Amino acid sequence: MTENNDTELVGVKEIARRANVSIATVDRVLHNRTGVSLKTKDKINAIIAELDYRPNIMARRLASKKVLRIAVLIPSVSSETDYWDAPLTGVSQAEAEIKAYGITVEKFLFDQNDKASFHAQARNVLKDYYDGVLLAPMFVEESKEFVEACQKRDIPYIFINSDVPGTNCLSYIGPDLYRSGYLGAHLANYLINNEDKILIVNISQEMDNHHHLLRKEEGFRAYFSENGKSMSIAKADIRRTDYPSVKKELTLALQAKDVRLIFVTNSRVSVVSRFLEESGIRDIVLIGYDFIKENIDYLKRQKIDFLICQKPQEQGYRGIMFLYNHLVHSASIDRTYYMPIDIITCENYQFYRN
Amino acid sequence: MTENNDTELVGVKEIARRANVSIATVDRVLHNRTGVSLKTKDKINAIIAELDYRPNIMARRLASKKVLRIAVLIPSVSSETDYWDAPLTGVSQAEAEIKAYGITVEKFLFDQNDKASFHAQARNVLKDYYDGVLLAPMFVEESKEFVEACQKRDIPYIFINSDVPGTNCLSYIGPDLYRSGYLGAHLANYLINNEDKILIVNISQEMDNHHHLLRKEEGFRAYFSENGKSMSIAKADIRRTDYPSVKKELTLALQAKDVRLIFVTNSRVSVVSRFLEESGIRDIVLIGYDFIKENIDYLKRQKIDFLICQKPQEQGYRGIMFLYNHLVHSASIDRTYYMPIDIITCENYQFYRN
DNA sequence: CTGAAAGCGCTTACAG
DNA sequence: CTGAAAGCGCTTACAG
Repeated sequence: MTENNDTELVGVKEIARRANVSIATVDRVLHNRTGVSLKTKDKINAIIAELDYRPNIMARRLASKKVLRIAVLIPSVSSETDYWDAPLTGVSQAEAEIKAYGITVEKFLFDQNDKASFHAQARNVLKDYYDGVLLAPMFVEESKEFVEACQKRDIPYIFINSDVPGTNCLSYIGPDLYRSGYLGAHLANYLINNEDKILIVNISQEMDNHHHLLRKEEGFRAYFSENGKSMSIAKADIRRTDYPSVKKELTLALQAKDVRLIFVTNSRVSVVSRFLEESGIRDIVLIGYDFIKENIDYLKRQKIDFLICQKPQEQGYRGIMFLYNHLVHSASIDRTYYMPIDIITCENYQFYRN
Repeated sequence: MTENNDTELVGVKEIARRANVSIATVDRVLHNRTGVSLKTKDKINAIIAELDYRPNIMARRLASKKVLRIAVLIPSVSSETDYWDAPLTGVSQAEAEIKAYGITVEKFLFDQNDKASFHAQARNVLKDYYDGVLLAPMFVEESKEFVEACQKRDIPYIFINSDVPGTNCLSYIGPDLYRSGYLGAHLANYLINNEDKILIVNISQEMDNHHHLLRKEEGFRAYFSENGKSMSIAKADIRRTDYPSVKKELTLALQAKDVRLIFVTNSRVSVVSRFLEESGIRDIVLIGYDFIKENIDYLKRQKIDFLICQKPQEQGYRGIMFLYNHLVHSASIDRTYYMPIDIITCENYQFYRN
């Protein structure tokens, strides 16, 4: 047995005694600092390995008065949607849990319809020194630029909500978008017949080729083609998010068609529901995204049939905790951490935790 | 402003200085120990309140070499079902996260088909001293007796999986059983027509009047009556859990009836699915409980249509973390913490986290 | 009822 | 390249 069971008894003191050095030298090796002869270093490392030494985190953080600072770069809650309230809540929750351990979390919120505000806040993060960053890379190019700067400074960063492939992030925490669209189709399939018509609705101001809504749409369509169902699927891309615009576009899209089901690829589903209600249309099944106040109102009254949710609060919470575990406990972190794909109905919504 | 922003600078030393006493006396007041004159105590408490003093948890746990011990009293994994593997995993996960802070978790597993084993393990817990207990009160009377003993010793305890009303537990963490049955009915309602027949199946060895499966059945029935649907609902209580017995009973229950949907009130749904498959019955919709290996196999192949899950792993995780937060951070704990009611299908099961 | 001192297991200057 | 000493903010005997 090389294993040591009296873990509690092994500390820097014991290592120093065995290596015939002072604890300061042990500390230097432990933190990979310079100023230790290779010979001493090797000897100490051997002892550390042999004893399977685990540093006492509490003593470490107590002695080193250093406070670890985490920066959070996510969209602010807007009048349009309070979706980002959930991740923020999760962040704050994690913050409360770990602040006793000397961790500080600072929030930099930007306007998700305004690239410049993202850029400005990213610059603010870089102006100061942070030990880790959690961000929602809403703007792909700008985000890439930002994380490259982080990389240069050796600042670890984690993405939530959507991923940016090709970066060196510590982790991506969020949905598997394709799969969630696929599931949406599967649910749809329960509620309609083969000959029914489907309308996919994308409502978003910003919409480039990498947009994550398109991944959901892909998944949605894939379900039907993979299962040999040749449903008739129409599509409406709506770029203006105000109600009159949406109304106009929807009216157009539904004209002369016999749509039985609408799949809205994001949280704007409540606007669609409002339109259907005001138009007195009652026989269209509605599936959309996200557990937000506006949507729940319609879900309750069964105007929306299903909401697909991806635990935005937990994304924020996990993001901070991953960073904390990485920085404090040197824990290894999953490169991608997919959120569960939750289905919310009027029956279970009261038990849902975002 | 009575608030103090330099929280970091306020410690026992500062309090002692202001009160003109030694830090030992401050410590006595902080921990409500005897041996301090009322006058001194009041003075110190006033200062503590005024400064909004928050003890440094790391220093506290480091100085007090005392290790906090938590006992976990839950069923063991049996050959019949590995359901309890999930809570155990959650417990271990929490344990790993907090062991650096001087918390120890000891597991006492019992056989859920054997009251005597519960009794024996409960006695083992009481023999030693623990600072907190997490238990699944599978046997109501025995559990009541046990927690009364805890109460007498001032040991806080938390229930998971099912509640025991009338006790003084710190918290109940688990499903709202009635609601989950209600949801089961709601899902059922999507998949069948008004004239279709339903069969409720309870499979359990132990089954008294307080049994939690009955709460699910109640909820299930309530949905239909509350929504004015007069479905024909039959019921099969199966007390022997081996396959031949279940097969016999199911054959009987399905005889001469035109059952379109079966609702199994617990994780034994896989046995029912096996029966249906072996009997070549393909047109019966099947809804049941729990994300366990046996069930997932059938779910994947769409032999089971829906599984309702209640995050057993998180129940174990939360249970330990609640106790930890209570013991270490003196955090206030929710008296009941209902788990979300998750719906699992063949599409989203791979993203489900138990 | 109260206080001075040692110590928890580390890190941080500082001195050599 | 290395070590002795002070200190992080508490708790724990021990002495009075």
